[in-house]
Amino acid sequence: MTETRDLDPEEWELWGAWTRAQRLLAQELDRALQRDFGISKAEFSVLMALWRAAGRELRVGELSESLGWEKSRVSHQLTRMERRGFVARTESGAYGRRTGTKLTAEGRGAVQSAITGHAGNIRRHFFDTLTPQQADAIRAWSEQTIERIESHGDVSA
Amino acid sequence: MTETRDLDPEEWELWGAWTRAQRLLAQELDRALQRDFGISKAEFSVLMALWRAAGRELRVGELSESLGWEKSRVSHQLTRMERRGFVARTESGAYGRRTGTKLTAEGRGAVQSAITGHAGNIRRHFFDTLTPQQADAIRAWSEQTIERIESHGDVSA
DNA sequence: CTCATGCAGTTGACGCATCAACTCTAGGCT
DNA sequence: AGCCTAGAGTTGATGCGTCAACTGCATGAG
Repeated sequence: MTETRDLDPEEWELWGAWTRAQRLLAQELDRALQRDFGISKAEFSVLMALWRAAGRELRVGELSESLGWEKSRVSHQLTRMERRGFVARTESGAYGRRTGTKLTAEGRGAVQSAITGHAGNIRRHFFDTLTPQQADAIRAWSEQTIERIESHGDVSA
Repeated sequence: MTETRDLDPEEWELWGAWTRAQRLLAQELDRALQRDFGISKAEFSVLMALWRAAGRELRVGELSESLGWEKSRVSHQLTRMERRGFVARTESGAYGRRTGTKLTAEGRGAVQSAITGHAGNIRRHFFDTLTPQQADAIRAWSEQTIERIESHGDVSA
């Protein structure tokens, strides 16, 4: 069943262009975030997730779910961000050793100042460059792909 | 000039879906390469570049150019691959201390066995899931994006 | 009670990726 | 000659990301 035929040069080229474009865009956004606000894309994602939780503490599992990241990745990321002073882990010994995570004042400040700028960058570098047809195609492709891979017994969620 | 307006929830959602889909796909391909052939995507890229050079030794700068990677990244990658026995660095003291890099027999074997399988995975996970319109949109977007970012005084090349 | 099983989270090792600082060589200038 | 600069390549530090192995607690079976 596995189609083992090689790709045409033209297909290799499209594949190469696609992955290169993605990388360039991600890099661009990442660098801007770093330059303008001193935080990384990964940090921004976590800050946003906690920000959206509106003060409520989130557990590693919830963050993992909402970000679509592995728990281990979340844990490592929180460790780094705790070192930087962006988040605090509260060890509520109440009903077990469950740990909640919440933003510190510094974390709140960082996300507040970054969010508008980052959104603007995404708009300029992504949304503003898309024709409606391209946007539709990308939306469709993204949904297909997520559906296909995630439900195919491959990933946690 | 910077458009500082935030994104609509709908836009955030598209953005999130798109980045998530990319990550899932890349992960899927990476894992398959690792599982089936014991090499990583980065290793595959370097092996392919050297393979295409058809036996000729490449210098770090040439690899850097052809892969679109930073020289430092290439250097680190070659160090790891040298450790694994996939490439050999020849220190031609002839006209300076320029170092060429070439595939070892093991490296040749690895790329030969991986290439068809990897191409098949890309076909199944990417090309086979695209409608012609989607393929066109993705091609156009990729080219636009590469052009826009690379020529905008942002990246080496 | 005691052990197995399972779930939440952490940790260590390692590869990937970037940045800044460094070395080595060559070539040009005075 | 002596020096300066530029380019090629390397190195170390650090963050990101995955995997496998681990800890601690809870629950259910014997």
